[in-house]
Amino acid sequence: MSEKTGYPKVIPLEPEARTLADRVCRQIVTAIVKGDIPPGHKISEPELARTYGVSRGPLREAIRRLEGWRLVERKAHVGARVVKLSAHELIEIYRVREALEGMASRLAARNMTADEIESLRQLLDEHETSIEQREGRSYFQKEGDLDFHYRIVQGSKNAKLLELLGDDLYHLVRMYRYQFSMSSSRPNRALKEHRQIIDAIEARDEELAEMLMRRHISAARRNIEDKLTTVTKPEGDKHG
Amino acid sequence: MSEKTGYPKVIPLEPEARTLADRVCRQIVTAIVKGDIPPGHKISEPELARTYGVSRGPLREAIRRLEGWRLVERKAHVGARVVKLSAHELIEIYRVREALEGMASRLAARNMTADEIESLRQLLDEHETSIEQREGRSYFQKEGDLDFHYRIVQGSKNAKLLELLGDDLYHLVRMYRYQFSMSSSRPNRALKEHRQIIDAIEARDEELAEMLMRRHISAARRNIEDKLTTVTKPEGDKHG
DNA sequence: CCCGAACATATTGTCGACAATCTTGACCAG
DNA sequence: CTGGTCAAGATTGTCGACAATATGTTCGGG
Repeated sequence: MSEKTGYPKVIPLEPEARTLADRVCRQIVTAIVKGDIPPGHKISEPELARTYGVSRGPLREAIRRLEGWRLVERKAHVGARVVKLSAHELIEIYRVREALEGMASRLAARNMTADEIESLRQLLDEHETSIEQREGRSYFQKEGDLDFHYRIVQGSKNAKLLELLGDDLYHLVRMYRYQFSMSSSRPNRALKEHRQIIDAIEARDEELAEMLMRRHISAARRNIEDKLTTVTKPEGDKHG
Repeated sequence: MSEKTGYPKVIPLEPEARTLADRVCRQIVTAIVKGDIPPGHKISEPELARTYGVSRGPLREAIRRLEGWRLVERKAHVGARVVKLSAHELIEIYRVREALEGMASRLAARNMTADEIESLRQLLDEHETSIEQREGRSYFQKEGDLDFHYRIVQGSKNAKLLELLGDDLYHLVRMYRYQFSMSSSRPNRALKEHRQIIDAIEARDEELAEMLMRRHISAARRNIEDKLTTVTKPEGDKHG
């Protein structure tokens, strides 16, 4: 047995940086999520290859991976375009999140360790401080919320849930938040709901944990529905 | 020479057959699901390329897509291996199915059309005939059950649900059923539960539709848990 | 003036070859 | 005899070039 136990936890934060395709893939993901490559934009393979200084081979592999993550849509002999989230698709994503994270919360109530619960409580305390100071507002609104949800999914100890949410859904949610500059309209209320959820998890109340998480995400979905329906013109066509 | 005006619109049943990578991808999927390529088997790029008569380029694209569907696992500079479903992972998949298809059933109760419901009832009648005659047993056990579930998901009118279940989960479920030759131990009971679900959907009872679907999948999961725990190790290693 | 078809261009799909990396086996030291 | 080190082989990652296809334009006919 190769006992390297003397080393500290050498698990890299970025688990994949071994090959060019992995690196350029992550760069493109960041560019898409942050909006540097706008939705619906045509992705030109030679242009991207020249931009990132790689050949078309690794770049095609990266694009293929992004296609698997539903960040780009590709048609044969036509090319790839960055996905353009419609209001309808965003609502669909939140329905899926309601189902998946509800189950994650239920499983977290069963499998989350006391240490993880304590750590998550500390994270919520930091969020509260950020909200009070109004300094880390963007952090909480853009990333902190997903940090909480991600930890819940980790606490479920279900690798499949983590895969589906982390790879297929959270990228899209982050992209949406960056581009629309939209977040939970009332961070205080979201924080309160987060505390209720972690309370239910600590009490090992599976039913309550799932119900609270579903209500939490359902409320966010309804909030988005209201904002988008007022934006998009529910009745009559306006001039031009 | 490009005179095809006389031809009718030939829309292939399989929406993707335009490129070599798509075709070889589907071939490999079938080979993996049916067990021609056993789980854990090393996938050699030159060998597969020679087998299917294509170059390594399209084959790598196909493998990358299979990786996105979680059918193969690849490590840099090491190669790709067919996923080997452990009992634990299979249970995880059924937890995810419980959450996702529960939501699908709820949405189907809201969005499924009367025609779709009627068509699904006919499908269940065919299943009943198959069970009675014991002729199409393998069909029902291997594919018919997923046909029902797939139609429910279609009836939800939620494209994201269809993507996640169709691309990421059903392939694995089918692979598991082929390899273990395992299916619902009691088709009659499964059919009865299917009828209860479609009844709830027709009655537009969202709560009941979700609950019945979750119980249906949860029962299947428990059935698998029993079989696998007896197969693997009754006492097992339970070091905390 | 409008419509259809052919053509030119650009992009994607595909192929073969080269380089970097991992595995495996042998060889030598202790 | 066992363990580690090094080299050979094979496999994967990467690159450039060629071919097939879709798009946009232009020309000719009605």
